[in-house]
Amino acid sequence: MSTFTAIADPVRRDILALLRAGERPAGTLVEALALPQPNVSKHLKALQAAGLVRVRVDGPRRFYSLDPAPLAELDAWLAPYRAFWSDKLDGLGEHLKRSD
Amino acid sequence: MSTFTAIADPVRRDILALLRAGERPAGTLVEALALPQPNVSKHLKALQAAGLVRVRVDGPRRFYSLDPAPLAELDAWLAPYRAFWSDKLDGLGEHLKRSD
DNA sequence: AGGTTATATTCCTTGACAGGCATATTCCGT
DNA sequence: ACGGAATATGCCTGTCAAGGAATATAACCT
Repeated sequence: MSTFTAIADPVRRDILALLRAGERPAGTLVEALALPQPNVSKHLKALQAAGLVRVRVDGPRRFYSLDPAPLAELDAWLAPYRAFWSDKLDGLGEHLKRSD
Repeated sequence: MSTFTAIADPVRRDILALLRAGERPAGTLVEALALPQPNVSKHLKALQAAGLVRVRVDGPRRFYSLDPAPLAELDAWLAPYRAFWSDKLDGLGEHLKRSD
């Protein structure tokens, strides 16, 4: 599953947001999301497949943490578009309508 | 259709990339993508629904152009994660494993 | 008006994916 | 070895989106 597909799901985006606070066992994610445990588990698997999340196994629990690498790639993908909203101050956008 | 969903499709990402070069009539996109015309038309409709693309009607042809606003929002969504790869130089990432 | 070009729309089929639910696995404690 | 906690997996179902093919719409030209 590609990064784009992975973050297309709102639940998975919620999981990523929760993981910004740091490493978390799956159970606390289930609590925080108020969703059925198998549901969360499957989303975590999808995030892991996309490389967005790492697992650290500690006894019976799995601690999930953010792996930012794919998001950095997303940032890189976004880079060529960034000119389209930051260059509005410059006059070099012939693609931007100046008719306003 | 949300921005995330819209850019989850590779064809639509290709279309956005093509539109970086500037406004284009739908026909040249069909050519460039080497896909069936109805297919491209439907993707353009989806992009328009997501607000990623604008249309300028000129006689029988429709000129499509990039609307960067949703991508700027994506950039904003990405912002809180950005610290996770730019702060690698700092020592404050307790969530980052340095065990490699 | 009729023909032609450019583009959109409809219908159909198919595949991917999410949710719900039950169950399996793994590990720990005793 | 047994029970229980934490988590994963399998199965089923509904839904949604993409591709393909045919057709409809709209505008221009003569």
